[in-house]
Amino acid sequence: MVSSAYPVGVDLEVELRTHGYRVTTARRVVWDVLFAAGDHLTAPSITSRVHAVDPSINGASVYRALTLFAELGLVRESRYEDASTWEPFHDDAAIHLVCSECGQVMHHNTELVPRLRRAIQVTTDFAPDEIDVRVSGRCGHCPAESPA
Amino acid sequence: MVSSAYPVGVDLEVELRTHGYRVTTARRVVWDVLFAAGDHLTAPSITSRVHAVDPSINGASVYRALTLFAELGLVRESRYEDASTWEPFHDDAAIHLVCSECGQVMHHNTELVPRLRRAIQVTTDFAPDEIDVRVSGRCGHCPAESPA
DNA sequence: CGGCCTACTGCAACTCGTTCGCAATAGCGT
DNA sequence: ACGCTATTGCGAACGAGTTGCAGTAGGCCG
Repeated sequence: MVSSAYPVGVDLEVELRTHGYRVTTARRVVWDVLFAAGDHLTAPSITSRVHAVDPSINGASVYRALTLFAELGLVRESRYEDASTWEPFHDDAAIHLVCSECGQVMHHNTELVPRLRRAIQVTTDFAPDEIDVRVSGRCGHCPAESPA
Repeated sequence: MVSSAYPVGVDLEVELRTHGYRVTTARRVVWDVLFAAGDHLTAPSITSRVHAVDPSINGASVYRALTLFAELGLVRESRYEDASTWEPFHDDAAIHLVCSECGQVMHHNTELVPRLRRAIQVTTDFAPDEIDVRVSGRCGHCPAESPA
């Protein structure tokens, strides 16, 4: 049992080796940071967490690792706010609830996403691939502002 | 009758004056470009179109105009791909279909978005505000790749 | 209609996330 | 252990977006 919402079944070493990539310290640390957070992280915050573990790892390598992971389908990049955010891959039935107060990003699974996919397939000539749903609003922990 | 998918009922001059802003050339041109496109535009491409009309308008002013319009709720900014894209405001029952081949962004209205909103309200303690749905895939005009 | 006040603009320098080229380094197969 | 080469660290470069300031032009008032 894991507390993370992400599947932990992916073994980085295997994944890398299978595709002919080397297993390096930089890649391992970036990977660990991503899964330790189990959440959306901006590239700069990933970099600083990586530095907390091993300051000798260069920022450029963090980007390179993230890009590689994305190519392998291990993480997903989304462009929220100013910078990109990265998170371990999850299927897209999970939508993102972004609190405009505290910035927290939550996941919410809903059967409406697969249904949306089907609706698009049936009613348009567009062949859907990835579906990304972002909902901004206020989470349960942030008090409502005084009504206008 | 207009060919644009956007409501054209908004009068920029009125909107600006009502809020105590001046009606300037720069703002008018940026506004025209946005509506002429009737589509998602990146800030740089807006700038270049603005320059085609009036090269004396500075890029910084384009950004300032866009930011102002966004504050007034006249346009919407979304972060797709590398840069921000801007488009005239439309209610969020319209989702975005982004073709990964030709880059074209289409709108599609679906009743599933309001339903999603209700579902979130009912099943979570999150108070949804804006819902942004982006679907990547291949549009009808782009031929399928040779199957793997 | 003309003049004044100040919001707005153009400019240019600046910030900051992200990328790139290259020499040095470290995986890993043998 | 040795060597080949993928990968890294470094620093410079890039590009989107922002900012401060002095000049310009909306638009209100007389």
